[in-house]
Amino acid sequence: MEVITLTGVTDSATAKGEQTRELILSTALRLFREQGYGKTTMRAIANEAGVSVGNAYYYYGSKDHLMQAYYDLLQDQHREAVEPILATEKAFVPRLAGVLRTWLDVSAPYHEFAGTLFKTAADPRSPLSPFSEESRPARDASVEVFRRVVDGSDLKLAADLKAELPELLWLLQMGVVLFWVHDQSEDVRRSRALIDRAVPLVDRLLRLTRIPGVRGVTNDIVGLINSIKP
Amino acid sequence: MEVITLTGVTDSATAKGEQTRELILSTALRLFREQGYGKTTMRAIANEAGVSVGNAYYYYGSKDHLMQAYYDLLQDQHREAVEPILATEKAFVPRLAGVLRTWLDVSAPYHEFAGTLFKTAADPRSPLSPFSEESRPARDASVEVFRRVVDGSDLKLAADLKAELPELLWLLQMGVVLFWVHDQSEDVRRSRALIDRAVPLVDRLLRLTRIPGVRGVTNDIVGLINSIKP
DNA sequence: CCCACTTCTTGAACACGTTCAACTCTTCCT
DNA sequence: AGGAAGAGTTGAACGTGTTCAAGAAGTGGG
Repeated sequence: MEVITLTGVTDSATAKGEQTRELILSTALRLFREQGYGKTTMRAIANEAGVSVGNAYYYYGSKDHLMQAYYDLLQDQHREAVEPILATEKAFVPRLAGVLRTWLDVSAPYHEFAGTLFKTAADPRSPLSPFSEESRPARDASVEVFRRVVDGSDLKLAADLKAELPELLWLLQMGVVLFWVHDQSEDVRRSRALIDRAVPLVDRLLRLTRIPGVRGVTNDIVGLINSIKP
Repeated sequence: MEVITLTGVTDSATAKGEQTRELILSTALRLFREQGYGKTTMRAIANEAGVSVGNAYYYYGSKDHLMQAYYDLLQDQHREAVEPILATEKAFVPRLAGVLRTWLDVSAPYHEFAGTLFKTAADPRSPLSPFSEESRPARDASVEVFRRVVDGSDLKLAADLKAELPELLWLLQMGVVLFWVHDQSEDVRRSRALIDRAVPLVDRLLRLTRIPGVRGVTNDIVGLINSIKP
């Protein structure tokens, strides 16, 4: 069956296979949440969903792919949760800090899970790698959030730097995530402290780029980043 | 048997268990080199070494521990290979570039292997994580190399920054490694280009810290890095 | 309605990392 | 020498992610 809707996309909601697909995914996500990624077996997922193990593999090439889906969900939630901040706050520092803190908030329930996620993401061969081609849509969407952070703020910067900044802020977020994954403090207090200190620092650094002597180096840095991008 | 030598260290060369330990390790490293980490099974290692699977686990808690040993070996080789540069070159830029390039050279045969290594290292629970307590000796030794890069050079810097710099350069190396792992260009040309461009940039950045307005921010950055360290 | 064809589903089988109770070998005290 | 305690060694067994040949269910043309 191949139901084509007006949007040109296969109507996945009604096709039987897609129902199974979603059943498997939702069951997997629930089990991941309830007992962690490591302790959730493919057999348990299949069992709980009332299908066979092989069927799960028919729709999801591996356990990692199920995690991938989980990750996408997180990102969606972050984008949603960040809306109020982007809509109301106009100053750069609270805008950026808010977006980063929101990421911590959204991800809080999955801190234990994050280790595994991160481990998988670090493998350059994994589709979850933030630098992989497969995760480009997710990454673009994430960078887009930071573009809005920059564009909607009172930040005054040279145009070329301003154009590059969202990607740099995305890298900053990767750094925060890296720290967060290793953060064992209660309520990830240290990660919050990191954000509180780092964001004003970023702000001051950006203001420094107006100093003539600094400008040249800044341009070189932007150039370097661009050269290593694709 | 507990043979105590004059150095106060157990004489591991003669004790029977230690012979087995080394046999297993050397066999594992050879197989890793010959056919990659993923395709080398614990059964194959045990088989090739002429021992049982359980015996391998008696000495090495997991397959990862064998990789850990492999990684330590790499670091030793790097430290050794870097000696001539540290001994002859006095200017900061070629010193740093040389040390980083040497890392690429030493690691070149293991580029395929590096993905797995990196994946494991990224897991915060892994003893291979560069931030873990178990890898502190290896990390300290690595930072020490960069301390020598700084101390033996003509670099003129404020004392507090100079004290912190080796650790920052270690972070730079982590960045290079991250890029290198994902680098699919021939002869990892892009990684070399990154070093060639990044090192002079670091040099210029360090010189900038002499400008009064920049100094304050630099101090804050150093303070931030220190605050997130332990 | 029947037949080919695709899509979907099954569960046994595989290979792997890891564990463990049982066994053998070594050391060393009496 | 005897023998107990420890060190070293074994391989079958377990649980895991993943594969695959076989079959079931749905689809569409004649």
